Order: sequence, then C-alpha cells, then structure tokens
Amino acid sequence: MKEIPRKYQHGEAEQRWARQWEEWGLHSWDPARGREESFVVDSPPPTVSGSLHVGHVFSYTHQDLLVRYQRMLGKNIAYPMGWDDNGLPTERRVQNVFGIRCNPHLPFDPAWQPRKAESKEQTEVSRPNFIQACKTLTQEDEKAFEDLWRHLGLSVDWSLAYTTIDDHCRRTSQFSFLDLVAKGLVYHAELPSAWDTGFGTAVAQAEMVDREGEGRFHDLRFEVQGGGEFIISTTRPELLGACIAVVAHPDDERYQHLFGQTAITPVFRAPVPILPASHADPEKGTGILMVCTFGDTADVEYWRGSDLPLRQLIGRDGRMQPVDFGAAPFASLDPEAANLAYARLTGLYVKQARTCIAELLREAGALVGELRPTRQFVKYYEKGEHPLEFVTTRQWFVRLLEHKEALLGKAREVQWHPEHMRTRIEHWIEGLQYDWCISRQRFFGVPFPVWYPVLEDGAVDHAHPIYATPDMLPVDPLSQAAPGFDESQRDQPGGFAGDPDVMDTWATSSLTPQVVSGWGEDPERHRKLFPMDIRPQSHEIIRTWAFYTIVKAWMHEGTIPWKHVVISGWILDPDRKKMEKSKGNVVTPGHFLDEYSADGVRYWAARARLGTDTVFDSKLFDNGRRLATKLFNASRFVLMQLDRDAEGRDRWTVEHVTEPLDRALLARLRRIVVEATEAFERFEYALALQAIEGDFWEFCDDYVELVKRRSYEAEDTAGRRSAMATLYLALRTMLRLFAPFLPYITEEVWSWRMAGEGRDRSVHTSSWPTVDELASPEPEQGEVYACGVEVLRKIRQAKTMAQKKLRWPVEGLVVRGSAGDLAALEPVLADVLLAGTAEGAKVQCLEGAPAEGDRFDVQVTLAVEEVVQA
RNA sequence: GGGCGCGUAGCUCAGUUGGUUAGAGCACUACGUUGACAUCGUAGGGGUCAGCGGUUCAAGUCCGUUCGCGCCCA
Repeated sequence: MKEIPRKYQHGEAEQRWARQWEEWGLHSWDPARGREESFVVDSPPPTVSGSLHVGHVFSYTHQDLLVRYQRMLGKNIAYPMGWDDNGLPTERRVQNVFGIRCNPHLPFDPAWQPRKAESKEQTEVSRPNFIQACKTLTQEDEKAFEDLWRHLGLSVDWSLAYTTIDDHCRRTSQFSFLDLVAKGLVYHAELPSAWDTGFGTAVAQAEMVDREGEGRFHDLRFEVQGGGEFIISTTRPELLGACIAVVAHPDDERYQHLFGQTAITPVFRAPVPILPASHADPEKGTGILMVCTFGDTADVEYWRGSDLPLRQLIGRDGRMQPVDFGAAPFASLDPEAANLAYARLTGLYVKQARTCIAELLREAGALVGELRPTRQFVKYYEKGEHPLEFVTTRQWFVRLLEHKEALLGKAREVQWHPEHMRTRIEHWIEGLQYDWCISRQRFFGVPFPVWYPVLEDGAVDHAHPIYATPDMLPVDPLSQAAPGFDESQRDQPGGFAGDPDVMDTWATSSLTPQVVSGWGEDPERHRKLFPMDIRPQSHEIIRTWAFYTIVKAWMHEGTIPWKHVVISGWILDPDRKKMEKSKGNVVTPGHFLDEYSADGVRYWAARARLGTDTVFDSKLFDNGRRLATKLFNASRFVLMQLDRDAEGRDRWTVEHVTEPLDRALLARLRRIVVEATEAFERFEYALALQAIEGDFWEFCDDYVELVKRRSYEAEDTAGRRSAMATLYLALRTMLRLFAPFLPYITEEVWSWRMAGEGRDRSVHTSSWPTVDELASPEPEQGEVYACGVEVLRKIRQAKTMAQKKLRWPVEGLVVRGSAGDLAALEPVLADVLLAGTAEGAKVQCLEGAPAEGDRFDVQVTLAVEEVVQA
C-alpha cells in the first residue's frame, strides 16, 4: 500500500502524472469503436507564430474540461491538436528572425541554412529556402506550445496532431478545392478585390476591419455639359481620374434636373453620366458624389450593376499607374491637358497623389474653399498598415452570395453555446457582400493545384486552367510539371505555367474536421469522426473560422461540421482591453503553472462562464492551488481513517451507511451529482465547478467535523462503519467530480487507495459518478443534516465570540426550536456534541419559536462561568 | 446608425421557470496551532442588485425607459 505523503508538491506530481498518462496511452482514440460511443472535438489550431499567452491557457482548458467529463462517461475521445503555420504571421516572423526576404525568382540554394539575424538588414533567398526557414521556425514554436499543453494537462491524443502546412493538410485543402471546382462552387476572375498594397495581396471580407482616421473633404467643382455646375465633396480626390459617373439620390430634389445629363470632371475633362443611385446619402456633403473605380465598396457594387467602364488608377503597389487619357477607357474632352496633369501624379503613392491633385484642382480653379477635416472609417486588412484599395486582379473565389439561405440554414442547425452567439453568425451571413476570395499572393501556404497553358505568343491562357488529378495531391505547380507536360516546358511558348498564388489560411483552417477525419482518403474513419461533436472557439472568429467551416461542410457533403459550437470569452487586462500582442498587454503563462500548479491555473480558467470575458487576476490561480491543497488534506484525513479499518473496502458500501446524518450526506451528494451532470451536459463547466466546490467546502467544514469523533472510535461499531463507508463514498465521488478540473491532484489522491483495474486505473477513465451508486434511504427524521450543522455552527460562534479556542468545553446547552426541528436534531445530537466538545454538557431541548430565519435559538454555557446567547 | 451582451460587497464573479433574511472567493477585522489542513481553521463587518417608471400577493430576476461599458455589423 502506498504511503500517504504529508505534503503535496505540485511541481513533482504534475510532471510524474503527465508522463504516466502518456505511458498508459490514456488519451488515445480507439479507431475500432463506433461513432455512437465517440466524442469528437474540433480543437482550434493555434497560430504558432503568435505569442503564447494566458488567453490560450484559458480557452484550451475549457475544451479539456468538456473532454475529460465525456471520457469519464466512457466515451471514446478523439481530441486532436493542430498547429496553424500558414500565412502572413509566419512569413513576417521569419523575415524578422532570420533577416530574409523571399525572392521567388532566385534558384534554390541547397547549402543555405537559416540563421538568427543579428542586424536589421534583409538578404534575399529563394522560395524553397524561404519555406525551409518557415518550417524551421514553426517547429520551434510548436514545441513551445506542446510543452505548455502537456503541463497544463490537456488530454490531447498527440498521435492525431497535424500542422496546417503538412502534406496531409495540403492534400486535403487541394482536394477540397478540386471538389469545389467540380461542383461549380469556385471560379476565378479578374475582379476588383480588396487589396493590401503593403503586403501586395488580396484579402477576404472576413479579414477586413474598420479603423477610424482623419480625412479631409475637398469640394470639387464639376461642370454640366451644356451649361451649369455643381459641387461634390470627397475625401478621395486622387481618384478623380477614375471617375466613371456622378450620382445623387433619386428623391433628391436638388439634382432632379441633372439626371440624364453629362458632367465634365475638372482637370481631366472626362464626360461622365449623372445618374440616380439609392446609395447616395442626401445628408452627406452636397448629396451628390463621384463613383470611381474604386473608392469604396459602394463603388464596387454600383460598378458591378452597371455598364460603366473600369478606370483603374491605383496599382498593386499602391502607386498611381500610368494611363493614357484620350484612349479607352480614359475618355477626355482635352486629352493633352489631361495627360499633362496626370503626368504629375504618375508614380506617386495614394497619399502623395492626394496632395498633388489638390494643387492641380486649385490651379484649375475647381477646388472650392478650404479643406474641411472629418473623422471617417476606412477599411484595412486586419494585419495591414495601409488602407485597402480595390484593385482589379485575377483571384479565385468561392460562391457564397447565391447560397446565403442554405448557409443560414446550416448555421441554425448547429447548436450554439451560449445560444445568443448564433445571432452573430446569422447577421454575418445576412450581411455578406462578396464571394469568398481564397487566393493570396504569398509563398508559405497551400498552392492551388492548377496550371495554365502558355500560348505560342508567350501569353498565359487563364481561360483554360489545367487541374491536378486527386492522385497527384499534394502538388506544387511551381516545382512539378502540369499533367502531359515536362519540366522543360515551364513558362515556354506552347508549354505551361503554374499558378503562383497560395490559398488563404482559412481555406485550410475551414477543413480542420475533414483533416482529422481523413475525408477523401479513409471513408470508414471519416464516418466515425465526422460530423464532430463540438467546436470550441472564441467569439471573435465566428465570422471566420466557424463560418468557413460551415461553408465547407455544406459544400462538400451537404452537412454541418459539428453538432455544437462552444464559445469561450477573452482574457482582458485590468483596463478591460483584450489581451493581444499588438497591444503589448500580454501575460505569458509558463511561470504561473510552475508557481500555482497546473490545477490552480485550470481552476481559474474553469470559473469563467461560457462566452464571458474575464479580467485577468493572478490571485485566482491561488484559489485553485488552495482548493487542490484542501482536497489533498481532506483526502489524507479520510484515507488515514480508512487505513485503520482492517476489513478494508468491501465494507465501505452504501449498505453500511445506517446513521441518519450519513444518509443525509449521501442525499446531498446525489443532488450535487445531478447538478454537476446537468451543467456539463449543457457545456456549463463553470456552473458545475461552482456547485461541486461549494459542496466540498461544506463537506469539510461541517460533515467531516461532525463525524470526526465517531470515526476516531477504537471499537468497530455500526456507527463507525457507517461513517467510514460515507467518508469513502463521499471522497470517491468528490474526486471524480473534481477530476476534469483538477486532473493532477485528483489522480494523485486516487492512486493512494482508489485505483484499481481497467478503467479504475486512473480517475480520468473511471466512471463519472451517478446517483445510483449513492442510493440510500433518506433519513425519516427530516432535515437532520441542516439541523445538526446549525447547532454546531452556533456552538462555534459562541466560542469565537467569547474569544475561546474551538476545543473549549461546553457545560450547558439550551436548544429552542419547533417540535419538528427538534426531532430532526435528535439523531445527530450525539455527533454535534462531540464535534462541539460538549459531550459532558447538560442539554435542554425546548419547544418554542426561534429568531426569524433560524431553526434554533442556542444558548451555550462555556466552561468557567461564561454564558453567551447566539 | 442597427444588433448582441453586460452593469450585484472595495475587487473578481455566482444568483435556475419571479418565492424565506441576495451568496462565494480575494481583501479587511478578531480569535485560535484541535490527532487532514498555518500553503490553515473558525467567526465577523461590508450591498438603495446602475437610475426611473410599470406588471404582480411577491421583482436582482419580467416589461418599458434613461445612463454607463464592451463586442459585432454598417
């Protein structure tokens, strides 16, 4: 029999158990078992190049709580972990750490090795070398995350781990793309797309954010052909050359007479139609505005629904590109003057061009009055520094707009916890304005499995893409030849060219369930893992991760990807701001685990209700650590008493629970089991914890104190056996209730005396407590527990008020209460007197009415003359 | 501007379909080392449940409205 240690050293114990669980394979998913016995988690792959902070610990603990509960129900758990390596964050970090920049035109250098940069200078490396550096760095980052997850006690099956850039994920993502091509759900086209000029890539609607900034209204004088003029207020005068129309609200009386006429733009002298448009706000500026290609999303929308020409001024690098006025589509009544003016703008960045055009307008006498400052919201790429421009480029799109209704239906089929989070996705889907742009002009990502023929004149024939076949996947069209060609024909007339772009991160991340389930590769495994049970995630990525995953599951198989989405809140700093690297307010978690124990940190995370943000407070870690210590000590007491019982554990069963007080405790335990179970079934782990914890402290303060003396008895009486059995059952129940929250301390205690064969080897595979195993008749005397506790507390109170220690003997006790309460007190009175060191006291029980809210008035006469009324 | 959520003790938060005297932890105060526990225990003080109005026998809870905060979308 293991010796019960005197002190709990969490550092040593947590390391030991983490190793032991790994050795036992406790968290392994068993592919042989059926779908109905499984519980499958679609866990979020963290961006490994991001900074690890306590917010991660917070949300990942939440999923583990649910997983551990389900495991104790006997479910076959599939709990994978992925690492998100894709995309810009990684590229940016690699550039900084190694001081390199990707130049796709350089050849691969096999001798090159990534080395940590010492200066800020960047050297250029080839695309394969750049990707090599990305892999080196992400592996390091993944290690840091995995070490933390293991210490935190996440019960992940590490054999199911994946990285979003590995062969399997690339294959799955490309397979998904080809499936969408086959179903006609994806297209590529030259369309105006939101473009980040800093990064030189397209971005999707979900990645755009509004930022408030300073703008300045410029009042521009436009002529009307055949006489007349009007003023347009704009904050983007540099787009004047891209003006294709002038619009006002159809009901705006001021401009009725102009509709159908032609306006002449200042400086460039371009004739443009004056048209009614409902998006023009009569309240804003002068109520009449320019439509340019493209100033904002309204322009894009209006242009799409019209036959107006496309006049692209801003290039991919954010500079004004050369154009020729007088030649289509850049009409002008005075091409010479227009070109002369535009020559001063060519090559300037947008902001410089704005200043320059103001001068040109001023010179032309078309700028009215002074510039007027204004606050305005401008769209940015969430990771970008420059305002987004709409640039016409060739991109791949997934069709969303024509499927809004179907997607809404699927979003509603999923159950959201908390429920109100569902409205977030409903609003997002209803408000969609664009199809999903899935191509990015980056290097480290999943390539499109596509090539294009190169015509005899050297032009790339985008109209006839050559798609990879599924057996080729994963494929890199930039290093592998298109089917039917060989490498020597790359970029040659009559040959082929690979698609140079990579997929958006979400194109891969939207497939995490399919990546884990082996979709398209292993149908049987897929059936056992898909759709999954839960998707735990935080609320800010509902419109991205949750949404795109729902899109893919519907498009590929017409189903939902999971039954439940369980939302975690954020960690806020003391100013109630979200903890984020860019805000510089992140707190790293590692030392908290060492200082307060993983159990302590998990306790902190577990206290937060679903979807609710939590202010960071390291004091709460200490609450968890103290709870673990208390559990350790209480267990020590119970097990030390049990060790004195020579007969052993076959006597510690419900049949031996005969005392009314003990039966009342079992009744309490049954209630708590029901409450905790119901909470867990609703994914409300925080409410379960609250109920369990509250009951546990009362168990220690009251019940243990009440039966202590009875359990000390030297003789083997029925009363002692009843106490022993109850203590054993209570501890066995408490340990299992706490196990999802405090996996280490509960396993430690379990291992002393409770561990057995099979599932009982570990508390984490033992069965979740049920009311059946605690079945015992309720005491017929009534509220014996509450009555006993109240008198005991009043005895303690009397001693405290008299400033005596708790062992101070009591000489006399007068208890006044109703006949019913006195009857309920009677069977526990002996325990109460022992616990109150009042065994020799003269006791009087009187019928009468106690103070309101109380069951009893208790008059305590302490030894030596003191009488205290409580 | 539209939507969602929040406002309860000095701090962080619970509070079920309306139902005893609104709870917990931290912090604070006093006492106490008893054979699980001083990394502790026992007890105590502390609240106009954001404001106003309504429904009801009864409102922290339901309805309306105002104020403040956060998030999402324009």
